[in-house]
Amino acid sequence: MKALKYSRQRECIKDCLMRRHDHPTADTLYMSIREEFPNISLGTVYRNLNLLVDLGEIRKLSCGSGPDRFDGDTSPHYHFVCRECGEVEDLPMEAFQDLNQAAQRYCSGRIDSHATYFYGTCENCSKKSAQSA
Amino acid sequence: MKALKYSRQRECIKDCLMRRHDHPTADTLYMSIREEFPNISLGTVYRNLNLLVDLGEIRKLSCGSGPDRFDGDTSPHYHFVCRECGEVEDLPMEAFQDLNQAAQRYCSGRIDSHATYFYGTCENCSKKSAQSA
DNA sequence: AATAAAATAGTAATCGTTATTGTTATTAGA
DNA sequence: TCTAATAACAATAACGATTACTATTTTATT
Repeated sequence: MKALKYSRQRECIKDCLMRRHDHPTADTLYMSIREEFPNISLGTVYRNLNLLVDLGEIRKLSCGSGPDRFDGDTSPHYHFVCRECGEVEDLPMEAFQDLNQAAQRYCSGRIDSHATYFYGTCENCSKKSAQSA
Repeated sequence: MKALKYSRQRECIKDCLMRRHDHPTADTLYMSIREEFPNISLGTVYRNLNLLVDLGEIRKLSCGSGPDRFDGDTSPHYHFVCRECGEVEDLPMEAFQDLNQAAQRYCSGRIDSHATYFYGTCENCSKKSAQSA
C-alpha cells in the first residue's frame, strides 16, 4: 500500500522511452538519460522501469538472448529479433488476440496473455553476409 | 571444425532430460544428475546443454522470468508459464507454422522461426488463491 | 516550517552463465 | 596394444545483468 510519489527521474525515464522507437536495454537508456541527469544511478533506472512495467505503462521484452529490453508501446504487437546482431524490430501486423482463447482449450490454467517473438536474420545482416561470401 | 567426442556425462544429461516431461533448469538437472555423477560440474551441464541445443537435439526455453529451461521435445509446440509459481507446461496444441509466413509479409528480415509463450495462473495456484481468499 | 514517507545515488551483493586452467578420458593411428 | 593428439572434464574464477542495502535528499502532508 505505499503511495507513489513523483520523481523527475522517473518522468524522464518514461519520456525518454516513449520518444524512441527502438527497444533499448536498461543500460542503453541509462547512458542516454545521463545526458540530462549526469548523476542518475543505474539502479534508479531499473527500479523505475520495473515500476512502470508493473503499472502497465511500458512493456518488458525478454527476447531469449541478451539483456531485457523495454518498449514504450503497450499495444498488443509482435517483435522480430535478429539472431546475428540482436536488433529488435516491431512487426506492424495485428496481434492474434484470439490465440489466448485457442490455447485456453488445451490448458488447465487460466491464460491471460501471450508473447510471440519471430527469429531470423535482419536485412542489414543478410547484406553483410552476402558481401563477405 | 572440432570433432565431437563421446562423453558419459553428456549422454547422461541428455537421457535425464529426455526422461522427464517437466522443463528443468540447468541447476535442477545438475542436482538430479549428481545422483549418478557426484563429481559432475555445473559448467559441464551448461556446456553440454548448449552443445545439444546447437545440435538441435534439445530446446532452450526463455520464458521471460527466471533462469532458462530445457526441453527434450524438439517438435514445434508452445508452452504455458504460470506467473505465480513459474511452472512451465506443454500445451498439447499444434504450433502455427504458417505464422512465420504471415509475419514475413511485415518484416524486411528473413524469419525462420518463432516462439510463443502463454502466460497466466496455473490450476494449482488458482486453487491456492481461492482458498486464502 | 516541521514531519513522514518515498525516491535517490552510490555501492555491495546476488544470480545465472560463461571462461579459464590443469587434469582425465576418448579416439585414431602406429 | 601402445602412443599421441585432442576433446571433455572438474574446479574455480570471472562476467554481465539485475537487485538489495544504506545513508541522504525529495516530495507530499500537516
